Parts: sequence; C-alpha cells; structure tokens
Amino acid sequence: MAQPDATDRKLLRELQRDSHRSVQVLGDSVGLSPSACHRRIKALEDAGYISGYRAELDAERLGFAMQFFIEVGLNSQSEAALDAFEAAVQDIPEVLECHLMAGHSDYILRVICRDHEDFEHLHRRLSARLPGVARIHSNMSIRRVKARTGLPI
Amino acid sequence: MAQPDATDRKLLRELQRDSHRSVQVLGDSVGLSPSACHRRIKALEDAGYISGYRAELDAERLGFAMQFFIEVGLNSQSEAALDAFEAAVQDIPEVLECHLMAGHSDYILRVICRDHEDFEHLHRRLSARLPGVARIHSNMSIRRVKARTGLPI
DNA sequence: GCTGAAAGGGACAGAGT
DNA sequence: ACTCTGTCCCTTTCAGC
Repeated sequence: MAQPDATDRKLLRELQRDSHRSVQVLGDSVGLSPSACHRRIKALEDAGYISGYRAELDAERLGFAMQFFIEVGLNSQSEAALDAFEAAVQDIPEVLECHLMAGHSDYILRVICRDHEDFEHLHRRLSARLPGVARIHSNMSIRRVKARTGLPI
Repeated sequence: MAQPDATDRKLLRELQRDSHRSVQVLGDSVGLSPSACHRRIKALEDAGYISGYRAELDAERLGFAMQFFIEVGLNSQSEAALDAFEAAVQDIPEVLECHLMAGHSDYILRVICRDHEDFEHLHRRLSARLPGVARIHSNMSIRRVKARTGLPI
C-alpha cells in the first residue's frame, strides 16, 4: 500500500475509536461491504499502519489517581550516561513514557501513581538509584483536561 | 465486582497487551476455560475497568514525526479564564493531551505534528488565538525512549 | 477492487457439577 | 465459580462481476 486513501483513513479513525465491532458494522460506517472492509483492514495491518489492538483500562477505576510530568537532568550528556539512564528507566513500571528532550531538561517522564506513598517511593528511586541523575523537577497534574484517544487523522 | 483478583489483573494485562485474541487463547494464557474467561471479561467491562477497545496506529508510519510538550501560562487564573482556555484546546486535534498543572505552569500540552510547518501553525494558534495565554514554552522530544502501552497492573 | 455465497470457527447462554 | 455443550452469528475465503 502506497498511501492510505480517504476510505482507509476513515477506517483507521473508526478503528482507533472502537475496534470491537464486526467488519459488517465497520463496513457500514465507511460505506463498504463486509469482505471489502475486511480486506482493507488486513492491508492496513500488513502495511504497518496498525501496530496493535489494545484494551484501554480506566486508570482512576484501577486506583491510579495521580499523574506527573517529571523533568530530569543528568550530570553528563555522554552517550554512556544516556544509555545507562535509559536502560534503568525501562525497569520502572510507573514510568508510562520517557522522552529524550531538546532544550532545558535532558528527559521528560510521564509517570502514574496510586498515592503519595507510591510517588515518594518512585521519587526516591529516580533520584537516588538511577545513574547520573543531577536534577529532578516534578510537575503534578491536577486534572486531565483533554485526552484524545488516538492520532488526529 | 468488588475488587479484581489476581486472575482478573492478569486478564487485564493480557487484554491491554493484545485484545485481538479469542477467549480460547486468552483463557489458556491465564488458566481459564473459554466460557469462564468470557464471563470474567464481561464482568470487568460491566464494572468499568475496561473503557474501550482501540486500534493503536503507528504515528511515524502515518507521518507524525514530531512530538512536543508545551507549557502554557495564562494571564489570569480565574475560573472563567481556565474554562475559556480549556474549551478552546478541545478543538485543536494536534493536542493529544492537556493537563491542568500544580506548580509553575498552568497547563502542559502533549502535541504531535507532521512537520515544522504543522508546528508553526499550531504554535501561532496557541499563542495568538487561544484566550488568555501569557506565556508558552515548547519542549521538543528528540526520541521516545520508553512507551509503555497501558497501566502498570 | 467490489459483491455475494458458503464453510469454518468463535461468542455467548444454559444446565449441570 | 468453573465445565460442558449447543446454537447462532461473524469472520474468512473463493468464485464471479
């Protein structure tokens, strides 16, 4: 597949909104017969546009009440220092996302916690036990104002 | 359902890893018969632990090459100012997430862009056309170091 | 590339342990 | 609360347009 056409993009939008519908129903919503719809989806999967199908869990319902954006600065920006930090961060389950940043901070982490105790434990782990950490600044989210589920296609 | 037990949590982990498997296969991976597995999943859905099933799209494959964390400060922290800003932010599709923050910045936005032009357009829209914006600081992600798909349950 | 029909398999409900 | 079993519907394929 060279480039997804308008129907493909519509299908992708539908799939990232709710993937648990039959090809019958999905076909109806984009104006395709079930088998044509099925073939399109298969092609989109094979071309790598769809990386997976996932259940989205309710974080609050599961007790994750707090979310933070943590800025991290390292002592050194050598390749070894970055590699060591990145390897260590993989093992912390509370870290949902970690980005190497341009600009002021070296890294930005998006983390989620159940309670203050959880966060203290995490904070300690980040500042004391992660290699090369010079500076940590935590920003707590008071409320999630917007949460788009999926890409703006 | 009062609280999900160990089997439920295992099931939730499996579902947020890959929800496109039959109850047969899912049951095998958690040690349940297909119908028992099916009943558990139904119960978890009904109790609100699962908020939806979504296809995860490949952002890079779809041309979204840039990601930013944008800090926004407002002129006023009055309720009207916050409401106006929050309403306006809902209409910008590139804004994947928006958080009301404790601390230095009023808001942190996670945005995604295809190219520089896209970002310039977005930046202009944020600073000029959004109500009450006093200060914007954009942080570009060089590389996504970690992307956990789902919650640490 | 689409439609339509036919076969195979999974989802779902009910009775039993 | 799980297992077994049967029914129904959907997925998937293939022939034809």
